[in-house]
Amino acid sequence: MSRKPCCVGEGLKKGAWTMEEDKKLISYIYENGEGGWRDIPQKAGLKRCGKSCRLRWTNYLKPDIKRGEFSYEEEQIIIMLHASRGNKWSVMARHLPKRTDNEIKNYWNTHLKKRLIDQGLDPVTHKPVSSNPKQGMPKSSDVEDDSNPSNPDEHSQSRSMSPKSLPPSSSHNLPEIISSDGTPKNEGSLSSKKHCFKRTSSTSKLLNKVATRASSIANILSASMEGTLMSSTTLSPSLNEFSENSPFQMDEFDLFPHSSEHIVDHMKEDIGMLDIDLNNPEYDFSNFLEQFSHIEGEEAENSGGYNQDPIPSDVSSTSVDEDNMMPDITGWSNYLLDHSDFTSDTTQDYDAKDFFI
DNA sequence: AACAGTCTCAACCGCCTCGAG
DNA sequence: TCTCGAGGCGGTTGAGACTGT
Repeated sequence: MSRKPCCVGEGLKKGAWTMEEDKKLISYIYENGEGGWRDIPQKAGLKRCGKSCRLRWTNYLKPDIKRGEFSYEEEQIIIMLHASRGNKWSVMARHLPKRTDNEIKNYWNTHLKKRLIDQGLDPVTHKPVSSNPKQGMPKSSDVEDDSNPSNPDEHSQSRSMSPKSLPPSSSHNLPEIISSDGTPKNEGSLSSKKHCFKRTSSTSKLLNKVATRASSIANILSASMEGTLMSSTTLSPSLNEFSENSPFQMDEFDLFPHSSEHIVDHMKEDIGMLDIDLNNPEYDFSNFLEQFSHIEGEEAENSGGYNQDPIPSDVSSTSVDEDNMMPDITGWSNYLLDHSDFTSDTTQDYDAKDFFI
């Protein structure tokens, strides 16, 4: 039995929405609220199907949607969540305040996915691609270019080259936050196409770096939650530089003022169940993620659904549940913070250029 | 200036889930 | 328990913008 498409109808308009249509939809929803999407087109005087109205509202018109460039932290959250959960865009959207699943999906497909591929990583498994020995193996010239320790700042603009000479994904390497001249590179900076970095051949190395940065994020979050976020808040060197030199606002991270401790404790319990040694700098973080995902999966099954997100199901894909936000990254980060040997060791040596080797 | 290739992302498509009756 | 429909979700498309030649 095939279902009749919901958007079959005479005279229904498709394609880009006009400003007039947007105004009609917005004014109708402001007066009558969301829901009953099938009836909205007729009541609002729109020649669109209800589904199209709902998507236009949830993905574009909704007032609390954050648009524009993804922040460095948002990128890392996406990468971490994708590594553990796969293409669960709606789940990611619940962890990223004011971002829609569609936007995250687009950003993954156009930027992050290509970046992983370019680094020789399978964007599905986040592991090195072994079938093609060329992938993940940087050209010797690339290594030479990027391994010059004498001037790490050159990792920004000095790597400028014509976009055509670069693989597409190289345009969004995570470390591209501060230009070599110190210019903040927030708006549009991360999509700059004029940079190139060494490629990693190890997922674990990548994830260890992500974990390191996650601990920095946790610092911000913790300080934000405690209302003590100040310039003195302990950050990794690169993140300090980032915050000082970019228009990035720390209060953006005051989005989690009520992070519930029990979630963090719960995550710590989960992590405690794992046989891991994060004090070991050589620890393969991908194992950690795999084990952690396994536990999550088991819990989801026990709670009645496979691969359920711990966040209540009544949370829409675009809404923000502050109490339950980011339990994963908070848990990981708090755990890593408790293992100062590991985090300090990696943060001290950290430089943006090393993030994606 | 014109053209071609590439990139971005809003929008669409179709299947899935879940709740109401 | 079954059916139906609304809404959710992930994959895909294509128009427009951008960039290089």
